[in-house]
Amino acid sequence: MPFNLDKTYNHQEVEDRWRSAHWEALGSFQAESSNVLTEGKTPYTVLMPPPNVTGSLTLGHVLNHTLQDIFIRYSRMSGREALWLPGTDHAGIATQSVVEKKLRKEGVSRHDLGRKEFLRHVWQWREEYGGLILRQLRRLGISCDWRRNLFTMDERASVAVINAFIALYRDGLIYRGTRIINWCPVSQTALSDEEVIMKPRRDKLVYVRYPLVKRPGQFITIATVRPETILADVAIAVNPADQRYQDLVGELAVVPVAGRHIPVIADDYVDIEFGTGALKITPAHDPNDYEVACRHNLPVICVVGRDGRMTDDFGYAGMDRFEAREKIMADLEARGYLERVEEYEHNVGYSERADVVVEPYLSAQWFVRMKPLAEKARQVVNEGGIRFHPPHWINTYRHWMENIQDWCISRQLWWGHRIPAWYDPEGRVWVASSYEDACHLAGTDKLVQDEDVLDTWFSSWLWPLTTLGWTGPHSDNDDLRAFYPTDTLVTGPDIIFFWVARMIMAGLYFKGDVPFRDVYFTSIIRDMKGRKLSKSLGNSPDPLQVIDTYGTDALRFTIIYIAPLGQDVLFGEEKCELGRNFATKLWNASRLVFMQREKYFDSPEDFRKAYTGFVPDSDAFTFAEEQVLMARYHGMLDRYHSAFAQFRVNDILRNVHEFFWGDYCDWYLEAMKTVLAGAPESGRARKAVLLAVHVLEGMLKALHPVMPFITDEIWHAILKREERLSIALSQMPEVSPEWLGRDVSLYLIPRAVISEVRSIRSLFAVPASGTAPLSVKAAGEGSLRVLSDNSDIISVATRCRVTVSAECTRPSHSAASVVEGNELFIQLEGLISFEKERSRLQNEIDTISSYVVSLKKKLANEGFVSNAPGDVVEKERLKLAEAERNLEKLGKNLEVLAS
RNA sequence: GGGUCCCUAGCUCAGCUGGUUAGAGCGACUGGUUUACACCCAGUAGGUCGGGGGUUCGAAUCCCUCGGGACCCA
Repeated sequence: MPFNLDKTYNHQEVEDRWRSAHWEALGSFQAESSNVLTEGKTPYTVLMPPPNVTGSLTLGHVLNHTLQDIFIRYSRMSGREALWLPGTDHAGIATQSVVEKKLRKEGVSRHDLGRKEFLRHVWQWREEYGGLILRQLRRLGISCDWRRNLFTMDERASVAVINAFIALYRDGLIYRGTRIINWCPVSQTALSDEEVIMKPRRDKLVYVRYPLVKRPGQFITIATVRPETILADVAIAVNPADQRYQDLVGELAVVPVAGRHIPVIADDYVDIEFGTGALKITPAHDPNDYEVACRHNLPVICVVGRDGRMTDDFGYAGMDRFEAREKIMADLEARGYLERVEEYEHNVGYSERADVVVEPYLSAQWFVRMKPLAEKARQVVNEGGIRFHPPHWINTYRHWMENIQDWCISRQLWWGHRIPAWYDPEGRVWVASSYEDACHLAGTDKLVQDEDVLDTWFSSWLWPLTTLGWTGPHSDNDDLRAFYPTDTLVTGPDIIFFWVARMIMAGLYFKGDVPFRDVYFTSIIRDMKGRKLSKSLGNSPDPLQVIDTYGTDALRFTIIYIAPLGQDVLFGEEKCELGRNFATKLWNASRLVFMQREKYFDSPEDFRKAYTGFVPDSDAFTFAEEQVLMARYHGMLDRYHSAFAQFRVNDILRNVHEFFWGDYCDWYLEAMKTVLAGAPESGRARKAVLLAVHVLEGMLKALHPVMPFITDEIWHAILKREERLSIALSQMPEVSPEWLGRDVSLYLIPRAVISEVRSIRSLFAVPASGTAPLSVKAAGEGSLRVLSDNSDIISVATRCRVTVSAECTRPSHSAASVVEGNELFIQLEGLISFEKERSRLQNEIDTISSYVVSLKKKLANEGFVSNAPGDVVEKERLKLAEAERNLEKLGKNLEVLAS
């Protein structure tokens, strides 16, 4: 029966084959609403966080998508209708700037082309390059339903965005207002608060004297980090409680350089402790100042333009704001207004995309009123309607919801969903789904559409709805009925506000139900030094190259194995050896099993019959490792399923890894080899092989969600199966309560004996080739039986000639030990040093003695005995009895040695 | 300033609701090619669980405090 795997595992070949020829081609991962609605299957839906069309695969994607794939494959194998919805988002600013940059190289600006022509270029770019990330994701072997791939700018998603806007507007939750917003001078668009990254920055705190109009020779001194905005000052504010300035309130001061007269006003907003306690008020360039100005009816003067250059009338116009800052400081000093300058470290907002300091900028923008949406969204998470993993992110979420600001959704871009608002000649605004509808509402056709587009996140927050075919508040279809709400969202904690929180709001508002039940927040991947991965540092490995070197399965295994829930993970490419080694081991162990199978089964058909009828029940096994294997296997499965239930993903792998490498390979397969080498009768031999395959298949299934390729490949070598079949569509093994509850401690004695003998042999540096007689004096009937039944295995594993008996005298010239009350004597004539053995025994005795002392002390403690639970006390008593017995035996051995 | 998380073997980390003589992988050291695997096997060394205090019969685990580090929000 030549039915085995190749000698070495070729990940490249196997992965390519499965990816291209099988899963996707056969539609293995397509989910249907009818299976839920009419067949009654339980749905399980995962929503892919849409990567940017401009993006390329990063390790963050690898972690994130592997996790999603693990959840979806596990659920599919657990009998649920598993739907994974893929897609990409149009990334307004990023995509527009990529295309603009390309055009600039050709000497063209978007304004040269005009809006329509420019958008044609963007779409063309998207056709050419936008599929990159999706092709790369496919290499990960992820099992989404690619038929349902959606792009946020697709017709269906766009209709949804427009209808959502209109619905919110009609409900009074969207408004247009003039406010200070975050302006990116490079992209020249408004940003939301979330798109501003606060970064520490060393600046100069400049103290400037403002002469008082009616008090010649007197000044009021303010401190500012933005001296260039002095030109736009409209007041100086002091705290009404500040004794120092009380008599100055109501006076007029002269703005240096500008020469304008401005009032000194009193406002609670001013921090008495900061600087001099006097604050210049520049409403056009600071949101807080703007509020102060509104309260005091002050004018607004603007001196910084859309491009970050000055627009003043005092000779700075056209200069960059930072250049102007230097210039005005020199001018202030020259004219005697500069009092002093301090080094000052503070946090400054930078634009997320362009990485430049954002400019607070007064303009008319569209906003979503967030408070009414936040209330329910906060509640639903508080009450457990949505669970976060790890749960501590609830604090961050709650804090944001409680201090929420209105969301600026308009962007001064061309690439995106154009705001469905039109202005009539009187400047009145008409919101409608089309120009025709707007005309109808306005009663005129002289309408001009708003130039702006919507924030990309305004389409992303509808993602749980649009991916299932929702196009507006009255949408209804089978997919929505079957798969909404979705189940598990896997995403990075960095977009908890951008996306997670807003999706919850949108789901509740538009659909009246949560968009998902569980949110799994991934780790952040860093390099081995703990630094964030970044292109500029050059410390982000290319996942595709890692895949070429180690294999997709190896990378997936490694990244999950090292990524604990809620902690950052330090990644180095070399760590993938972990996964590669595991894959190789899995391959080789399977080869061994199949090799033995060839010997004991005449044909694949012979094996198939025996295997499909094989039931591993407890009475069928006489060898200790068979009992241990089954008990441990079900223990592993039990922990496996509960780790899934608790979202403890890396426990899943550690658990399977430990069982496979330790129990299965090191112990069971080694024991099986011995049993088979002993020319057993064929029924016994076949049973040992069947058991090996049985557990192998269970492990393959348990590993499949993490390592999809190699497991499918080996699974197809267990039995010859049709190509359309996949382990991905097979049934996950279930825990047998009978095996789980079984006490196999007796069957673990041979292992303990083997370990002890190996350790002693090694200690005395017994040559590997030498065999020594080993006498075992069994502690009782049970161990006598188990040790006798397994003496061949012990012999081979320890390279000793083993004799097991109930009684035996201590052979001379032997090293002695006690394992679970069983006494071991290894005759090492000429090999052991008398002194060495004496000191070894003495050491052992000392260790156990101090252990006995601590146990006695514990049991003599009245508080312990009366307060601790009965079983705990009983356990300590047993430990003490056991230790004392061992101590006694070792003591006798030492006596014999000494006499 | 408010919040969250982390500090356990040389390195990277497990240790979940308090009850093992504190574990793993990598690295180090010793020995090993017995036909699955040197991407392997067997064995050994290495830790007063960041410092201090408290709760408890019992603390790596709970509480307080100090020190060090990371991140989020102002």
